[in-house]
Amino acid sequence: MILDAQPDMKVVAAVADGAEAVAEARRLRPDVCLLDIRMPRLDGLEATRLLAGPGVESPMRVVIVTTFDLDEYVYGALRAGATGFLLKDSGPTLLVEAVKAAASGESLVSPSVTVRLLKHLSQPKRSPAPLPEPLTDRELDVVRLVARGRTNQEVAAELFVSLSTVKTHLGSIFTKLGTRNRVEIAAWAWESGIVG
Amino acid sequence: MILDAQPDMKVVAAVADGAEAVAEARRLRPDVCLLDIRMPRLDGLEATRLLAGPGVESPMRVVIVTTFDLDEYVYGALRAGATGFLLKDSGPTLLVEAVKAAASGESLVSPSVTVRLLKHLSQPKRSPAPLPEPLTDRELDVVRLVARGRTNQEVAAELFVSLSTVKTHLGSIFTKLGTRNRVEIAAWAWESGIVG
DNA sequence: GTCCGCATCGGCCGTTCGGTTGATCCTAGA
DNA sequence: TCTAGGATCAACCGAACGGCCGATGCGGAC
Repeated sequence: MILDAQPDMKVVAAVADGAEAVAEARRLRPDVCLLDIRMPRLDGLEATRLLAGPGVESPMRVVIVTTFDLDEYVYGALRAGATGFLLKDSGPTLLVEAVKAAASGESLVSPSVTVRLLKHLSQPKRSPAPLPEPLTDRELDVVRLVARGRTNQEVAAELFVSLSTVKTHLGSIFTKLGTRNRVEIAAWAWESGIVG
Repeated sequence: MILDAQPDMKVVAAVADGAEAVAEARRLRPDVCLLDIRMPRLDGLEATRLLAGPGVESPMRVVIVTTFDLDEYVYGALRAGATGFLLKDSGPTLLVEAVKAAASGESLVSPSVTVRLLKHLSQPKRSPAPLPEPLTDRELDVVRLVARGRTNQEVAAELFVSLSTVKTHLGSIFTKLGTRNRVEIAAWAWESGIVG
């Protein structure tokens, strides 16, 4: 009703379960499909995969509309290829906006979900050790190369220094980071975003 | 004008630059602050950091409204503590919704920006090597532990197997992934999202 | 029943790594 | 001027790593 009331929208089908949704969507090829997560016969995530997932030749725009605000649903839906993710308490305005966005290939996600997504984006990097003393530039060079899997010999060659120098730098890195071996350095580098 | 027209909203201040924005926001403590990125005297990102950044005692809700759809702005704003991120072409509806969301501690991001954010979430992991033959479950166990910096001895202890077994698994991992040492395994694991 | 993949183990050997000590050079700052 | 810290290098040694060989047991597939 909400969507049909829009001047530039038309609901072309309404179905009872996921299998029907996939069949009708393939037949009618609407601009946007709205799917619930929990549906009889065929799961909403599975249906999304079939309509918009990786490997589909002409993927369609899928907006998930659900009452279940679970992280695994959110990430699952996005991995499955969903364009939008709306909670049913989002109100009619956002529903309309989400469909508009999906129709033009953009994504609208419920604000309450977005706030959690952003947490993962804005603080993706934790610093397990607050680093009592920071690494020098040269030590960071070594960290970056080590984290990419270079041996000490290769690090020395790429930095135009001797093997001894690399090992000396590594020694101070170990004490500063509190790491025991080069793989822990690599893990620290990936975690803190030095590399990646 | 758009916001003042809302029955439940009131614009309490409008300022000319970032420094004024911070001063007025601190004085009036509004429910939501709208900031542009490019402002005279004080950058929008810097202003956001001062109002909502990490370390601020009572952070305020900041929505960035800008015309510049640049990834570095988006990530910078979110890292700086922004609650929302809107492009000026988003239309009045989304502006109102973004303010509503921010007022209740949630986040609304422009659909055109969101679609790029989701790409990072849904395909954050690239697989540099398509893996001619996949790793077995046990080999993945070893990969995960190695990627966290465990030595072979520790891996053996945590998996309740002998050192020889760990080294055998590592051997097949090397050939399957084409890696030369354990740090390259770690790098592969972090890149492809096996760990992290 | 036979074969193959997987997981498990042992031993050997050369290489790399990590720790230690000590040294020189240079630059910025006290 | 002297000093502190960073970057550079050398030598040594034990431990860990990586490669290679072979072996056993177990499950499913043909």
